[in-house]
Amino acid sequence: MSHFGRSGPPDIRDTFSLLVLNITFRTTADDLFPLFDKYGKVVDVFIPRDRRTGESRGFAFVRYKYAEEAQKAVDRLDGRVVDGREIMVQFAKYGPNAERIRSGRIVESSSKIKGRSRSRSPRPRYRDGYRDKDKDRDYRRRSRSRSKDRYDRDGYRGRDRDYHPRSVSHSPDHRKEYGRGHDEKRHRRSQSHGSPNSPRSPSPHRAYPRDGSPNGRNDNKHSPNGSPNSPRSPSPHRAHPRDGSPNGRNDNKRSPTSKSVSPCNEPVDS
DNA sequence: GTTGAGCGTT
Repeated sequence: MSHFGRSGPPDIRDTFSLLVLNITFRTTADDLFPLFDKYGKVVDVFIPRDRRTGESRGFAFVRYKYAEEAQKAVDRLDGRVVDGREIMVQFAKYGPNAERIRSGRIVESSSKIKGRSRSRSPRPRYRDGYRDKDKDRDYRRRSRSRSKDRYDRDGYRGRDRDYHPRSVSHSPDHRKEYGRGHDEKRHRRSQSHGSPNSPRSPSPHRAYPRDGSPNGRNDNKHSPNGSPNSPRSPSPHRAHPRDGSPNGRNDNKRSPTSKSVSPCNEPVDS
């Protein structure tokens, strides 16, 4: 009975597919089959897997023979804890048999199902349970489900997806990663508060966006003129001083009193 | 050892 999805769809003439979400990544069709089969005649159970890794994507499709049983399974298995995870069962929206489904409702024998379907809510519990919206949002962005697939599928080379010739021109300190309009406020508050700690780094090993420098903006603040080793703006003409001194000693003799440390001494060079 | 809010294959 582990040939689900192996030989492809058996017959989708009068079958109804249910989408099972939030299942564990280790859950297999064999595990779901008995569970769903208890509530009705399961024709096929299919769990889409990733082509690259071959791992399950976290959701499965259970094909029922009758809509009533399918709806029943949805009502009974939706919110059930499987393998330690709460699964969510609902009618598949897209798919080969999506024609029979209208707005998540079944066209056939909808008289009985209608009442039952409305009885249950899709997912209102997560809102009440978790108040941390930031956390949720963060998790979403991190999801590798479709973001990566999309790129792969579209065939994007990822060359100029983040390339902004105008924006990054003179501001390598851009942190658009968190840029959402509130960054400014948070940043200012943080400074005012005098807290060097950055509470917005969920993952220590992944906190740095893509500057490539572990120090991030701190380094930049410490020595703005220090290292122009930005991968974005190579500035080849600046990297090689015409003096021919890699040490920059000459620079040290002249540069410091250029504009920064010259309040009212001399007009410097104009 | 692994993440997560998402719609499918011979």
